[in-house]
Amino acid sequence: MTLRDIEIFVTVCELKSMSAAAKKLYMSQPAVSQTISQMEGELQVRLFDRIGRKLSLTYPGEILYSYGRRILNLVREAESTLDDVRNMRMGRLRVGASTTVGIYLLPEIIGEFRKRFSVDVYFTIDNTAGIEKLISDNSIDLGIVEGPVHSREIVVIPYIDDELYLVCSKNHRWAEKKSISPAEIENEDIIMREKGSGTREVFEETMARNNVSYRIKYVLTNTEAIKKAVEANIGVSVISRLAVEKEIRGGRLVKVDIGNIRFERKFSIIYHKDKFKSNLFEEFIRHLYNFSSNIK
Amino acid sequence: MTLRDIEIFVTVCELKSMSAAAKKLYMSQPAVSQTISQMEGELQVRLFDRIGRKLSLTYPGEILYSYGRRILNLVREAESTLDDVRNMRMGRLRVGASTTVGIYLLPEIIGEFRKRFSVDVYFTIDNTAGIEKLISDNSIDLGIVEGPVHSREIVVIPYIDDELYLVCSKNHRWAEKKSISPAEIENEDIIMREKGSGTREVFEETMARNNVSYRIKYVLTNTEAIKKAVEANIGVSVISRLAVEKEIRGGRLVKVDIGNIRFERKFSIIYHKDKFKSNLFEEFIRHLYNFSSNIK
DNA sequence: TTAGTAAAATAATATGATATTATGAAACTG
DNA sequence: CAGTTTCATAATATCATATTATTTTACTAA
Repeated sequence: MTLRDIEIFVTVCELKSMSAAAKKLYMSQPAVSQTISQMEGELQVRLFDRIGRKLSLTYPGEILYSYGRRILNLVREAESTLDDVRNMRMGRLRVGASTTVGIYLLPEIIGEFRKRFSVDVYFTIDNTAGIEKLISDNSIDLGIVEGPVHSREIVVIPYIDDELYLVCSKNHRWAEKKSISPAEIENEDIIMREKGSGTREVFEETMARNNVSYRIKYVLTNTEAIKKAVEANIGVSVISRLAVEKEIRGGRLVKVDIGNIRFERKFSIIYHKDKFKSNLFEEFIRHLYNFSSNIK
Repeated sequence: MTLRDIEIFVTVCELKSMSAAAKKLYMSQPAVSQTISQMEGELQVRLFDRIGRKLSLTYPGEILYSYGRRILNLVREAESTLDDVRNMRMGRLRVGASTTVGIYLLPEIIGEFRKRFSVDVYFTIDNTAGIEKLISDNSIDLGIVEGPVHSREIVVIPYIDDELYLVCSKNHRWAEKKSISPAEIENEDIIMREKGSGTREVFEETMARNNVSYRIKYVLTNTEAIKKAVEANIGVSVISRLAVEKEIRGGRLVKVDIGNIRFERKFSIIYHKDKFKSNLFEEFIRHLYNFSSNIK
């Protein structure tokens, strides 16, 4: 019993005529006859009583008619749902990101995206290595990470140039000057993320490259907590611009230049090289670039 | 998209491998590959991500998998239900009968039949012409009637020989004698069914054939009511043995012979000549004959 | 790194189910 | 009773769906 068989049978049921069904299905009448009698042979039940030249459904015929309609409806529903997916009227996108992007950028990006497409977006925050692994086993479709990616099977494309800002409280003595020499930082209490975080890695690497010594006095694993501590003038910190732009504009934190030292890093978009790029996927990448051009 | 496509796709989903699916379905691996890529072409969506040499379902793939399983389950359910019908584990039989048979015989017959098969039996009571029409337009599968059938397309097979008994109350003066001469009936008050009823037809025809005159004093359309009236000695009546055997055995009514006049008729089983005789249908006819041999 | 193996894709071909046309039988219509 | 309609049957054609053979790619183990 094929779907075609069912379609033919249901049409015959509804028109109570094989010839009419053949006409409606744009096929010859014997093809319909053959299909029906073949079904009767396979199922070993009589589907129609041929009384006179009228067809009337037998009891098993009625049963099959009712199932047949349900089956065809399900098939049509499946096809139209897939069509919706294809046309991005529905869909699913699984995105992963490292901490800074995940907390300070992606929620807004996804919010905007969902205003345009009513799709489900799943969203994971992990460190770069974790996101990389999720990409490798296809647990997420796309990631935005800060660190270097090692797997040769992952495509990495540059996304946003990020910069870490040295920030202090508006009550700090640097708040007025807005610029210091690298030497001035040496005796300052620095509040910093834990070892292994992307932010700390960039900070330490840049300081080392510029031969500046420093003293980390407080370690906090949460950027928001660091910002509060800096605001309270417990120390100064180096934080991604994405995390502190609002506070700087609001005057609660002050950005301070350290000679011409800049803490720079790049965010990258990553995905698996063999990943099929659905319409929704491509649309999301376009959306990411549109969004980034607003914040640069 | 055919059922075969869906079956192959679902198998691949479950085994996460085309080769394994091919093996399970006893077919070659390229056939599976081809089916999947053809489905992807038709539906215009990617169903699997081929990452490395592992397959993982895309979002539309997951949607189709869930629909696919439902569709296959429904098809299997339909097939197994039809199989139940074929093996008479379920079914439907629509029976019609004229009044006497319908009221005094069929309920018990159907009751016995349903003890053997758990099938639905629909049951219509009408006069012979009505039952004949229901057979003609296939509204019922089988009928049991008393009168002659006219349509050439209806098969009539003899069923039971019925006899009408002249009965009186146990308090009637005939109750002792149990036999009268035809002449004695002429001045007796007779209670009888209405004109057009099979019982009355047989009664009048038999009386006329034997040149016996009679006087119908009361007309009741309900045989039960007639029996009560006879019991109350309001008059005597002529009633099918099927309707009065219990009362005669119980002594509440007395059967009286009228010389050697007998009121005889035949019940017939009728069905449409083009009717497909399902197992259940044949079984019911056998059941009818088994049953009748118990009451003869 | 390199054989060896395994999985999926591709190409060419074979098979068989599912159509078609042609025709016949039965039954309803005027 | 002729004409028409409907379904069934037979012979044939077509096309979808399989198969075998082969290539490509990726994983595994020496």
